[in-house]
Amino acid sequence: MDYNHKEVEPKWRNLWAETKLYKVENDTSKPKFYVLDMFPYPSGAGLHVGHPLGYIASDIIARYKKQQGYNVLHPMGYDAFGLPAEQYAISTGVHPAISTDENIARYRAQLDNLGFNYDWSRQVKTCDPSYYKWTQWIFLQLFDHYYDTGLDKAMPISALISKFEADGNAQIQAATSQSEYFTADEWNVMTQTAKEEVLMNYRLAYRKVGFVNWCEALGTVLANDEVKDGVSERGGFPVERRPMMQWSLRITAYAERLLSNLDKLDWPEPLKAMQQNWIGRSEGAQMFFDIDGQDLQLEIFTTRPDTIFGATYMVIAPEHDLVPLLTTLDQKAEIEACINYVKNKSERERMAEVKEMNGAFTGSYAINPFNQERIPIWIGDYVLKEYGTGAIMAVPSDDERDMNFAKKYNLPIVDVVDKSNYPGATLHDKLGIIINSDFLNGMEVPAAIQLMFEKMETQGVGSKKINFKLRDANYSRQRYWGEPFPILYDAEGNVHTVPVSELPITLPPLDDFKPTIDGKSPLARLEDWVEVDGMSRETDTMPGFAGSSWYFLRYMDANNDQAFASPEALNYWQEVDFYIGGAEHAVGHLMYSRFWHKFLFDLNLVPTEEPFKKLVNQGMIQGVIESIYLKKSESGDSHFYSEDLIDPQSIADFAKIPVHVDFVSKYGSPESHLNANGIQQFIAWRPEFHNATFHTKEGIFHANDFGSSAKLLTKSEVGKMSKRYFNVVNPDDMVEKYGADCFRMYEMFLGPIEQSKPWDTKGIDGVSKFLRKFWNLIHNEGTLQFTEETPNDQELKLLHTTIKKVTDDIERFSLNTTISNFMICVNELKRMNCNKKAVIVELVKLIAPFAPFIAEEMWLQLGGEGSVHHASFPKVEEKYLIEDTVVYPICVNGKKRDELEVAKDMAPQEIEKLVFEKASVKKWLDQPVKKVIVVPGRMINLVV
RNA sequence: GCCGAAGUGGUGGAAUUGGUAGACACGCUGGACUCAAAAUCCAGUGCCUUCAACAGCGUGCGGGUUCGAUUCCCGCCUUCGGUACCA
Repeated sequence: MDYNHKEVEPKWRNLWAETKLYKVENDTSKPKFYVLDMFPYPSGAGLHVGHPLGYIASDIIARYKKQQGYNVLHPMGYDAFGLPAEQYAISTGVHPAISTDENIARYRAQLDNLGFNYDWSRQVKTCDPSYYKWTQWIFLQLFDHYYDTGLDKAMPISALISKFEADGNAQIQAATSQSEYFTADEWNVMTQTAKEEVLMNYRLAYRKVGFVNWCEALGTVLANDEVKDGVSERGGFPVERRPMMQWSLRITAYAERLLSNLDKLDWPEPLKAMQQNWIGRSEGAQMFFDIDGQDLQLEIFTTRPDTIFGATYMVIAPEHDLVPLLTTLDQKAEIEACINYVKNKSERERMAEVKEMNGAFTGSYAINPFNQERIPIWIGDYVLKEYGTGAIMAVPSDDERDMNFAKKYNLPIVDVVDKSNYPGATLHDKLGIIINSDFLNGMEVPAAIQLMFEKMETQGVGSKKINFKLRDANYSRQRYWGEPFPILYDAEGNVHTVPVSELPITLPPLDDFKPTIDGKSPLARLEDWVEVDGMSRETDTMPGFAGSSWYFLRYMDANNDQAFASPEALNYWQEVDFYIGGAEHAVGHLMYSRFWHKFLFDLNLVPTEEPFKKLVNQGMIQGVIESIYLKKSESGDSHFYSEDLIDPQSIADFAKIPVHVDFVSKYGSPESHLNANGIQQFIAWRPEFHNATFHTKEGIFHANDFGSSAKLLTKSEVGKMSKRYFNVVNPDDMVEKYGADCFRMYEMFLGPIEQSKPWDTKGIDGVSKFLRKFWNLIHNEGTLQFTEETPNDQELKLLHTTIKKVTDDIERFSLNTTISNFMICVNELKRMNCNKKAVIVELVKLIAPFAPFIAEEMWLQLGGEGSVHHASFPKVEEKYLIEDTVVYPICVNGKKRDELEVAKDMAPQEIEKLVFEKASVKKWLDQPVKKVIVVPGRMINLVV
């Protein structure tokens, strides 16, 4: 009988659960190690084969560290609030709490199947009131603090109020959106409402106007993800950007620290680079331009004040506050048309369409403070309200986008930088000699920038400023399935916080998850819930990142009801030592978590400034995404077109609607298509398209008369495996067929953990064979067979070479090559006919982190004490590895021609002599030898 | 558009610091065992010319540095991730 995973795996799974093998205690004398996975969103499609890639890797690391004697914290939980559960509720009526629990149960079963060593007593679920109580609590702390830029930390709002009462705000150093100064007297006579308004400009959690994707036809705010090609993904209706009062988090206060602390982190450099660029620190000038004929000033930010004489026009964002004031009667129609057009485009589209920028002249002029010339003020879609001041001076000669805009609208271009002395310098390089620029003429760019800073200050028209691309985080969602805010509004609209003693504010039950007619959150339907003692509750909920920004702290003390975690637990576990997750979280989750952690650090609530010491990005297991083309239409009629009918020119007129890969014939290939059967499945699945027409090469059909030979060609792409693309492959069948050990090792064997690759099961037989061979080292025809003989030198050398390679490879996180090493070792032992217990028992300990089930079974059979997962990891003994000869490759002009085996310590001169005696070398010697290079221990190269 | 990554045989991948390109697997071909099949075992397998090679070519494309480049530099192409309300 061969190895039977169907017997062995369930047996150990149950035993491990019974004996609580993976329970972790906080209080211990051992050194700690915290291994963390990014917790999953429990999607309705279940765990897919991409999830375990990271989980298996972290499980291996956790088990490896345990065997090395660490007390390892390795928890798991669920990021359970989110949009998909709510969408599911809207379409099926199933309450998100129910569908989420079902999904979690399924995830749990799937995770258990894979034999992970999680301590489930520490499970975290972000939608659980006992958890989100603390999410709400942290929000209240953010609300009650401001950022003191002098002390460089968060301070209580009460301290700020005392300062206002004593001195006003002129001396306050703080991260603020406040630009007006007031004295103590002025403050003291302000109404409560006015005071609250001022404080709002300082709080780390504050309210301001933000923009949302509004879909009039659906009567709801859409996530960016629900908008495809400028129309709603559901139904293809127009979407516009609409201002709405929103909660925000002042992450920008932490920009400098988020940037500089990156140095301390053992993170992949590319990821740090992404965060760096996302924060986008730039030094430049804040300048004020007077407006011709009006008592107004336009504030701009530029990194190139030296090019001001090339500023032939100004551009402000179409949403800029000054637009109505600057627009003259003549230009009103044009400006409105432009604003209307821009409203329908997302920010990303606006940034992407560099060649199709849109703008309009406001009719007003700004005055260049250095030569008093009038500069026309335009609005333009390439300037974003949220970045900088939402206004720029455009220098078409020195900026690509300004140049394109100027060309499109025939605006003048004046060269101000002569780069002829700097061949190869691009527009982005701050190099060259200033020309056409009055007092700056002849200066080098960096010197001119310095001079401009001085001039601006003396003339009082501007000053040096550090600007960040990073923007404050929008924290409001007009949705049901999220954390409610612990916030009430009185009749005047003043904000009141709910006392901590009343937390959590639980999410009330609800049957109708659709938004209200005016686009408010579904919670606004619950009048009884909203009205409290003459005040009304905030009906928006918190965004997905709220719960995921601190969950790793909760695992340290998951069941505490007095604090988010006890100081003792926090002090013991400190920070996450090893964090693994997808690179898609590079600037979202990882930035927000760092921000929250720093805030909690400022409040002395956590012991470290950074949450994640070491981070590894696992790649993505990709799937095939199949979609069909829907012609965009205002009328709401749906016309689908076969891919072969669409010419590339008109591709922008179509929206791609993803279809379930199961409906598609020949999916993943260029011939992928929907046939009549596939169309039926599609309509059953997306009934809103039951009246759609389908345009194919074979003719135009409706769903019910789709031609039997007709094909609606689909678009096949490689991409994310995700419920939203309906292309999820589950691990369950694989685990059932091959066992968890095999599945685990196969996913690791696929390639480097960081690399993305499409899912493919072709090679799994190789791993399956390997496990059988490994088992059969001590089994023969189903009976246990091993000897107690002492291993010989050759066997010990093989064993210790393997220990060394495996240890090295785990340390540098190269798990695919670790498995190659196991294969080589087992092949070799088989060749040697070695079934000596002393060798194999070491190998069992070595492989235990990778294949925990088979290792445990073999450990038992070989007479091991307790669990192999508590056995110490083998240590290499160098004395078995000593080699006395070296094989050198002999290369001629860098190409290998022969080999030479010599004693390890032979001198290079002697080696050289031997090389020239080789017959294979001699035939190259009819040409003169220019040089002989001997790299000791490495190689020999002859240059002829 | 912008930021980041990847590209090596028929396939997944290896080559850790500039030093033998293709480890380990999958697949394929041939053979052994078998009435037969599966399983297992043995041999071969980058391409090309070839009786055969120790000949030539070969790490996305085009250049460069070097005795030597998958690895470093410059310029492209393609694909993937992110792009601030998917998670």
